[in-house]
Amino acid sequence: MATIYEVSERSGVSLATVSRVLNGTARVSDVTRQKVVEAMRDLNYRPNSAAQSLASNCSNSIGMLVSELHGPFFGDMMSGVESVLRAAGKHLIIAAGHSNETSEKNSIEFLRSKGCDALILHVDAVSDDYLLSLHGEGVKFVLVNRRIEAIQSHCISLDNQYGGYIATKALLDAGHRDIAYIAGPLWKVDASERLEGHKRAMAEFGRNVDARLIYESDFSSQGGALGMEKLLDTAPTFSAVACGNDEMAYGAMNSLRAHKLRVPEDISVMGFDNNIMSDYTFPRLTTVDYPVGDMGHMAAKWALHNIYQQPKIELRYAFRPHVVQRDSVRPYAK
Amino acid sequence: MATIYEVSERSGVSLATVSRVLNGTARVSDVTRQKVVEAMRDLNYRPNSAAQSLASNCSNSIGMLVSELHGPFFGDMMSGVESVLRAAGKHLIIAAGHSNETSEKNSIEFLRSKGCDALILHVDAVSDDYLLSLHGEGVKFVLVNRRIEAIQSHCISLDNQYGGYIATKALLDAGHRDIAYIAGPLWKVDASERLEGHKRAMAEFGRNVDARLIYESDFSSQGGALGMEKLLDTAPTFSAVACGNDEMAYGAMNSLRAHKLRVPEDISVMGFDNNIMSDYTFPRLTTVDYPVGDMGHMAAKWALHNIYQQPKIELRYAFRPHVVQRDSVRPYAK
DNA sequence: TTGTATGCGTTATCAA
DNA sequence: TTGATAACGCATACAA
Repeated sequence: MATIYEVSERSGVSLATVSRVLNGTARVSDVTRQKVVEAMRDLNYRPNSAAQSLASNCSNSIGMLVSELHGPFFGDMMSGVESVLRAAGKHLIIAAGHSNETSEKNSIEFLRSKGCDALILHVDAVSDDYLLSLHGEGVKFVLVNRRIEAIQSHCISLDNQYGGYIATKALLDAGHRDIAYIAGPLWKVDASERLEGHKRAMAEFGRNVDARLIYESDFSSQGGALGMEKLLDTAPTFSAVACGNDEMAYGAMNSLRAHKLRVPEDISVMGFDNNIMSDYTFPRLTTVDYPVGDMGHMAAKWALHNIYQQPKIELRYAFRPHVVQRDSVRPYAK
Repeated sequence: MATIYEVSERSGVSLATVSRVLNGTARVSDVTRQKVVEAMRDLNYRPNSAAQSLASNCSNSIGMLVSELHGPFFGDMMSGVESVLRAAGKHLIIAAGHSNETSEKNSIEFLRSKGCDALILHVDAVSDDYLLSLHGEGVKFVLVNRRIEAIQSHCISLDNQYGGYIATKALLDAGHRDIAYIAGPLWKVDASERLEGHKRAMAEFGRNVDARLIYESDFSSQGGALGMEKLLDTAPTFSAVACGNDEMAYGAMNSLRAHKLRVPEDISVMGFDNNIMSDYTFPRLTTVDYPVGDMGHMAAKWALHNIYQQPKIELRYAFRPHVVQRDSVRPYAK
C-alpha cells in the first residue's frame, strides 16, 4: 500500500503539500496539484484511515445503537441515517442493544471505544440519568425516539402522545365508542405515551376508559394475539381496537380471525408505525404513519451539523405522525 | 482523554508494560499488573482506537455491504453478523449497495477506504470479473448468497436451485400439475437459479414448462401483484403458483384476493425466504426457509477465522433450505 | 519480567 | 505557495 511519502517522492513535492491536495485544506498551485494527483493515480494511493484519524482526532464515523437490526422499524431508520452519512463521507458503525439495560450500556461503551465522533442512540432500557451523565462526560450523542427535557436539542422524537390520540380519534370519528387498546410494554415511554393519547381522545368524547379494555403487551405479534385472546375473553364488548404498534395489530387480526371475527366488519383494528408490511396484510392495516426514515435522516443531519460543523442544515426535533387510512377500520354500524 | 503515557507515569511502569497488560500479549507480574489496572481505572483510561489500528495495522472492523438496510432479509443477515462480530470485539460498518452496479462499486471503495480488515459482501449488480479482480488485488472478502467457482472458499451461499426445486416439488407432491411461476429479476443469480429448480422439478414430473406460465418480476410485492394480474390475464389455467420470494407472494395473494380467488382453496401459493412476516399474512404463507441468520453468523465466523486467525471455528459454505408448511398451499382437488 | 527506542501514515504548526 | 518537523497514541523488536 502506497503511503503519502511515496506520493511525495514521486511527485517531487513535500509531504505537507500532498496532504494539502488530499484535503483541499489550503491553496496549491495548479501545476503541483497536477503532479500530485498523477502520482496518486499512478501509485493507486489510498489514504490510511487510521493515520488520518489519529492525526486529525476525528474518525469520521458515527456509531448507531438500535434495539434490533432486523424488523422494519429499525431497518428504515438505519437506512435513513446511512444515506445521508454516506453522502457526507462518514461511515456508520452499528450495534444492537436488545432493549436490555446491560446490553445497551455495553453497546454504548463498545461504540465509544471505537472512537466514534458521535452516537445516534435508540435506547429504551437505559435511564434518563445515565444518559444525562453520559452527556456530562462530554459524549456527543443524539437520541432518537426519546425526549429528555434537559437536553432537548439532543432529542429527535415523535409526538407519540399525539399519535395515540389521532389513532383513537379516527376510531371515534368513525363512530366507534367501545374501543379496546393493546398497549406496548408501558415501561417504554413511547408505549405509555401512545396509551396516554388514547385516553385523551376517549376523554374528549366523554368516554371514561374501562381498565378491562386495556391490555399491556410487548410490541410483538405474539403479544398482540395474546392480548386479543385475553380481551375477547374477559373484556366488555368493543367494536374496535387500537394497538400500540403494527406488529401487535397483525397478531390481533390473526387472533380475531381464529375466532371467526371479521376485520373490519365485526371489529375494526388500528395499528401504529405504518410498517412496510401493513400495506400487504389482509385486510390492509389502517395505521398511524411513523416517519422513521425522515427521523433517521434528521439524526444524521444533526451529527453533520453539530459534530462536523456543516452549515446550512435545517434541524427539526419534533415529528408528528398522521393516520393512514386503509382497510382495517370502518364506520361503526350497530 | 488519558493516554497510555499518563497511565505509564501514574503507575510507575514503562509504556511497553502498560501496553502488555492492555493486550495480554506477554507475561506481566501480578503486582505491576495491579498497579497498571488501578492507574487505568483512576484515569478512566480508554485506548485510542485509531492509534491502535495505526500501530497494529488492524482496524478490528468488518465492512458489510447489503442491498438495502431495511427489509426482513437483510435485517436478519446483519443481525447474524453483528452478534458474532460483537462478541469478538470487532465492529461492523455497514453500507447499502441498492442492487446497482455503480453504487455497489462505490460502496466497496468506500468500505475499503475506511480500512476495514475484511468485507462481507451481498452484491448482485457487480460482475464476477470485478469480484475476481478485487480478490486479485488482495482485498479480503467473503461473498454471501453468491458463488464464484474460482473462489469457492470465499462464498457462503444457499442452494437456490435446490430451494426452487423443493418449492415446486412440494406443490407437485400436493397434486398440483399446472403451476405458474413468478420469478425475481433473472439477471440476479438467485432468482434464475430458483427458477431453474422449478423447471427441474416440473421436468421430473414430466411437465414441460409453458413459457406463458412464467412471469419475470422484480422481487417486490407490487411486482408480485403485477405478475399475478398478468398470469390471470394471459396464462393457461393453473392451480398453484410458486414465487421467487415471499414479498412477491404477498403481492400475488393480494392480487388473487382482488380477483375474488381464494388462497389456497382456488389457488395455492408458495413463497421463498420465510420472512418473519410470512407467519402473519393471511393465509399464513407456505414457503421455503432461508437460513439467513445462520448464514450471517457464518460470514462473520469466516472473518474471525480467516482474518483474525481464530482457531477452532467450523466453517460451512453451502446451506440448504427446507419447506415450511403453513396455510397457503393445499392438496389439489379437481 | 520490564524498559528503550522506533515506526505506523497522517495532520498541523511553523517558517521560508 | 511550499517545505521541515513535530505531534497523534499505541505496538513491538530488541535489550536488559
